[in-house]
Amino acid sequence: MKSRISGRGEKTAKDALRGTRRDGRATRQAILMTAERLFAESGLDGVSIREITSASGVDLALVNYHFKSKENLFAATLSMRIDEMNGKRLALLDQVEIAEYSMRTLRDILDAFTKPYVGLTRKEQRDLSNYRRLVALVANSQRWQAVIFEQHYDPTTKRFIEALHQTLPSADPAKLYWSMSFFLGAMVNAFAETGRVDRLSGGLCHSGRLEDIRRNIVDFMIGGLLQSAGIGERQMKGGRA
Amino acid sequence: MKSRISGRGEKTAKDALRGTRRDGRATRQAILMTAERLFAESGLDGVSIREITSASGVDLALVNYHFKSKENLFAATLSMRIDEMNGKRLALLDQVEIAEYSMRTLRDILDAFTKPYVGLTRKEQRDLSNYRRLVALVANSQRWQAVIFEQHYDPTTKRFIEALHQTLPSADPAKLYWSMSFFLGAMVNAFAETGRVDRLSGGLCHSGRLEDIRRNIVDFMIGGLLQSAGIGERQMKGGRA
DNA sequence: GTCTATAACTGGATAGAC
DNA sequence: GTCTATCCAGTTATAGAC
Repeated sequence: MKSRISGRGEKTAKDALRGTRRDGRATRQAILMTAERLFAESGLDGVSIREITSASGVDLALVNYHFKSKENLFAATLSMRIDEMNGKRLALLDQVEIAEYSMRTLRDILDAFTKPYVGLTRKEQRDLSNYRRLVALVANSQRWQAVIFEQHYDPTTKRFIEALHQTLPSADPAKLYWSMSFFLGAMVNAFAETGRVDRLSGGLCHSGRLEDIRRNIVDFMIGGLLQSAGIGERQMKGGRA
Repeated sequence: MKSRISGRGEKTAKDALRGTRRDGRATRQAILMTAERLFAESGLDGVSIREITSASGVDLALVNYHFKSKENLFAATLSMRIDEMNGKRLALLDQVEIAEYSMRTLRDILDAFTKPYVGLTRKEQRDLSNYRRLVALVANSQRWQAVIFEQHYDPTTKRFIEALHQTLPSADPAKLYWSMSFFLGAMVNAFAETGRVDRLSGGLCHSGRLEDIRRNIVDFMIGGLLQSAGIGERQMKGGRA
């Protein structure tokens, strides 16, 4: 960004790859990865195409060549990830045996939803961190609801709500929708690693301990859901804890 | 934005107020109100100073005169609201009589936190809607955590966590912090009125019914909190429902 | 597919008249 | 306190050479 008149030998990222004929597939990927990271930090409007291309060692013009526009690139970073996520979540959900009023089933359903979001391996956990930040931004704005969420996220989310309803057939559907909605709000925020809980707790809680958070939030959701639906411990199989 | 060369008689907002010598206090306020609305829609980087001034009928140069910079204006819209909010929340919290393991106390504490956020009168409810949207954006990004949340929000939030701890003295503090964190994530998202729950539920739930949401989320939090802390219904005074 | 060059424009900020 | 005029860095996007 600074010196356009840089004496040769300091446009590092770009120089390293200058002239390398890549196959286009690799260029696309390099742009996507860098864009995801920068968008996650500053949002669509907080990042310029120039920042993305210079950070990924790609020529400025190639973003528009591969993605048509900046908005389109933004949507592409998200929908790519979301579609993968949906696949993993639904695969796990399909393995859940639904038993009515079963504590175990509730936990299995919520595990199927949250485990792929955290990442199934250590490497994947790190790899998904920018995606989770990005989702938190998008889930809390109006702007992308229709464009991205409705098409990519809603169908899978509905499948999970149905599964919860099958497990708790006497529950008021409206309460289920609200519970799921609260759960999603809590989840995207908790996994965005804003660092707030670390500060509030004086270091007692770590926003980077993802699997810890996951277990805590599943417990929290189970309690909230049952309370919302007015279902007491005696009605549940498997005990409350 | 469109026609700079507009023939006289169509720069409406600005013309209506042109030349009106205001006392500066009024100008400041006009800028703040418009800025809050536009920032809530599109975030800091999605809005230009020109959009703010032209929408509020104020001269372009006055933003920098009154607020020094755009970032500073953004912080000002938030801190003004947050400080008011803290006052109302703490005033209500001070009236809560803390009784250990009391369902009633838990509900009073959470009411004290959520009621001012929704707004105490109909008018206030509408008036706060842009603020709630803005909070949702900010709470889910890293960028403003240190600048705004640490200074303005954290001290009050800690007071509420203490109150919860006094009500549930046997609860693991870490579980309390996590529960509060999940609750905050759920709350800011739910009150941002993104419309997602309306869509997911096929119109069964309305993200605009704020008092409805408030009661639901307080229930949800109570259930989640008790589940997280491993406190069963028999230990609580006042019953679970 | 990649890169250069540039068009066409918008952005925040400020100096200085009133 | 307000407004005009202006600076100029930075923006997306594309035409056209390679």
